[in-house]
Amino acid sequence: MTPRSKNSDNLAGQGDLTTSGERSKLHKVTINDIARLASVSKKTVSRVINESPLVREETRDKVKAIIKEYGYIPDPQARALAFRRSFLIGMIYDNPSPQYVVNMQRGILDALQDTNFQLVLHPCERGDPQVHEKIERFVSQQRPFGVILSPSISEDDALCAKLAGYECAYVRIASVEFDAPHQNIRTYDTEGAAEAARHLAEIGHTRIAHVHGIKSFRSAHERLEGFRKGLKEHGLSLPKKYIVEGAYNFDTGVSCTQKLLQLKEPPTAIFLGNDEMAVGAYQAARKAGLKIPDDISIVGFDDTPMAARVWPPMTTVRLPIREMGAAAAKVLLSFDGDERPKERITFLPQIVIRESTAAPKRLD
Amino acid sequence: MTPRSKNSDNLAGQGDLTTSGERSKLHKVTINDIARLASVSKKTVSRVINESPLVREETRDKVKAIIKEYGYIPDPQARALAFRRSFLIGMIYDNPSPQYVVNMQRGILDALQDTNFQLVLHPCERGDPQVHEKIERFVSQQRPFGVILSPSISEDDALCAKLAGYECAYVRIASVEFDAPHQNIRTYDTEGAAEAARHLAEIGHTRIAHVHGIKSFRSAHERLEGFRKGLKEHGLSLPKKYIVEGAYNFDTGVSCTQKLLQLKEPPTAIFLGNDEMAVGAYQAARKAGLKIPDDISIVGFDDTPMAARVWPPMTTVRLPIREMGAAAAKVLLSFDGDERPKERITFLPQIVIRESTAAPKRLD
DNA sequence: CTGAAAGCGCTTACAG
DNA sequence: CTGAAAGCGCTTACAG
Repeated sequence: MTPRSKNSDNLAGQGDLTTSGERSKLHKVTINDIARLASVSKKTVSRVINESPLVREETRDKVKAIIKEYGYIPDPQARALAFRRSFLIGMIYDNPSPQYVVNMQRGILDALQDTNFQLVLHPCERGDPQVHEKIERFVSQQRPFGVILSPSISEDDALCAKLAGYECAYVRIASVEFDAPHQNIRTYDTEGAAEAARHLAEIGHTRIAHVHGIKSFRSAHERLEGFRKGLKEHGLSLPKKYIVEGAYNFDTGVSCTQKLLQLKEPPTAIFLGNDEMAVGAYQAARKAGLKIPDDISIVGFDDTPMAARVWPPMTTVRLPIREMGAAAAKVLLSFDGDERPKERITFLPQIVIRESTAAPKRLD
Repeated sequence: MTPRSKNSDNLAGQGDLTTSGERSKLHKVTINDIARLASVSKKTVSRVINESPLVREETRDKVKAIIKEYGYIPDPQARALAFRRSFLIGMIYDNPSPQYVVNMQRGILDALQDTNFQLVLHPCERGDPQVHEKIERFVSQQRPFGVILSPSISEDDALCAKLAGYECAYVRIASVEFDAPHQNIRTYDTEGAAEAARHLAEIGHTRIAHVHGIKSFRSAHERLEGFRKGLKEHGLSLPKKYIVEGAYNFDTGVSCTQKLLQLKEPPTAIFLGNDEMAVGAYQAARKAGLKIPDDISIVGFDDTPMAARVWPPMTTVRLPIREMGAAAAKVLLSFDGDERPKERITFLPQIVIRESTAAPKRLD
């Protein structure tokens, strides 16, 4: 853990500076170089970097020109030390779906493009008795500029209270609103689930079942309630025997579907809480010798890439995960001093009808 | 971008320290606190932190005890500034498969558990004319402790030369050996592909095709050559018409398979360069009204979770991606001063036989 | 084996 | 609007 080189050479910017980017790779130009070259104090350079209004326009332009000429970028570690806050954006997540995770990462990275912020990953497990402790250690040591919480860890109010105690800015991505509007990216899962219900009702199903996700996920409740609401609009209900609890993973998708298919009066359509479980339903249907959608209609939730790749292509509810990640990161970056954006950011899920749903067979 | 609070309170460790972890969340204990409490200089504390042998055992124990008692953890930003090297491990990748990416991240995070290192993501695109520039900016600004390069960006020798110029430690995950043995995690894709060939030959196929990945990926060549080698062992060859170039994604899996199926003498088995493309082959087969494995056998590569979830479950070649990520991170963490591990780390892919392969139909 | 001084590259708090 | 001094929490280089 000791450094690998000791440079006792001269400082950069001693006169051998040519055009930008051409000097030795190991000698970064510093705030002192810029200050000297611009004939101002380093404090003034600092003000320019931090976009303080307290700089004469003329001075600002001169400094900016030199910064640009020498390709100067302030050292993030030094800034972090002085600011007592790093330039890292943490993503804290416990979502078991790789598709979901990668999409969200992509969105956050989209927003971080061309900034000097970096994305650091902090996966966790809600079941772990030390979750909070580990996250607290992470934020208290790294002092990230802010963190983005994705479901279901985003639904943990106690955790968020602790984050606030560390003065750690956060944005929660969730299907319900917890804090001030700007600190939440809302997904309105209820509405997405309702759309799924309407679709199934409209094509003529009446015996409709639902496999919901882990109960500790608020999204599981939202989707269940939304689904119920959508069915109700069409005069349909969701009897208890048609509600089964899964765990948002493939295996429970299989087992819960099997349970439903073994009922005396099995459903003709099943809405599963996410695509992962819905793919499990495909498996179960196949093992039971059932054809999708002829014998059974299946609807998922998320529209992960997998949904379009299974056979037949799956009808599902699309959540714009990547866009949500980008929006969350942008909100975080916009936190400046005590000013916060005021608007509420919401995303409406939309049903994507493909080929896993069709009118039920005539019941004879 | 200005800090959000100004604390002008007392320093921590002034006497109101109770048991560890109980003090104000916002006052981290520093090296000065520990030095004072242990009645040594902060340099001595620094030596203990950095495991310098130049500390008397008695002194070391005393300091360690106090560090533990107060739950002191050195500030990574301050260390980074003084060391001129941060405690971040960068993952640089251009692999298009989410499954692959998440698995590798998991592996790296496994190895980073209980260390004070963080994982920061740096995706890139080899097609981007600024790839090198962006990566150079990343390493020169963040000065990561080290970076892990996954295929195919790991195959870029010019890039690695540049990294070395920045004194940035790196480990490459690749199917061929580039640098000193310890800087490579080798995957022997050749061997995995050969296993796929042997399997197909053994169950009786003779008209066998291969859809390889993007040509600029060394893995594409490795897998093609390995496959050819495996066929040869069984006296079979791979005619030109049975070799098609895909792009490691779903869509090309579909289109390349369609191309093969339209041949006058279509193959009875297809080995695709990764699972993503193999799922595309499933789609193409279905659209052509072909049954897997009755009418056509399909083999993938990677054994991503998806492989077990499609129907029928897919025969594929398993790459221990997570373990590879963990191994790469461990190698990086073990880089200490000029000492480097000497052993070569390799992983052998293994075929996983499921239900997408069967003896070919009798050709009559 | 141990420590006092100087420094890493920035920002804060205070003057003017 | 601008700057000189002190400091963020560590490590290096040098003494002893």
